[in-house]
Amino acid sequence: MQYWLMKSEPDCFSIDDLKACPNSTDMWDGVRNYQARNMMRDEMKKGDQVLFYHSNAKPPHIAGIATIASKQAYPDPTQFDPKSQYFDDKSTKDRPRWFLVDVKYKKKFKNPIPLDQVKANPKLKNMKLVQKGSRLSIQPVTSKEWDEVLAMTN
DNA sequence: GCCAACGTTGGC
DNA sequence: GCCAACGTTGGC
Repeated sequence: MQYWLMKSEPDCFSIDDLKACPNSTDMWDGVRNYQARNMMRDEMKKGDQVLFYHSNAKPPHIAGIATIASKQAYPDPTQFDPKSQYFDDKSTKDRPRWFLVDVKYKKKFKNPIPLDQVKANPKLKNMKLVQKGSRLSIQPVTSKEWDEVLAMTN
């Protein structure tokens, strides 16, 4: 099993929004970055654990935990929808360009971890999240980093 | 709202 | 294949 961090702007889609979805599960649509796509398509497995990160929040923070709920990645339907902001006219159903996974709510931290605290923790200095210029919306997390993050919620 | 850091596009 | 121009992310 692997660990991940996935970013979302809470004004757009928060961990509470995920919880409120049917079966607390939703498609992680709208990813339009190849590195992030590749991780979803090639590496994510059902049951993988996810840190749900709220970007563009005040302050930005790790909000809770979700899990990967689809067996594997599948084509993101929004790329075929001309009305969607995520529409991609270069993508075809035969050769879809963008993939997504289903994500299921697991828990919301009683004490969310602000980005400042992640930065201040020397054990987390190698996390992609705190590295300069790291904008990827999906990032791998090591098991040590995972354990350390969870320890900070106590 | 600013802007640094990246990613993507497209002319050549 | 280079790279300038442009677009996006996301903290501050």
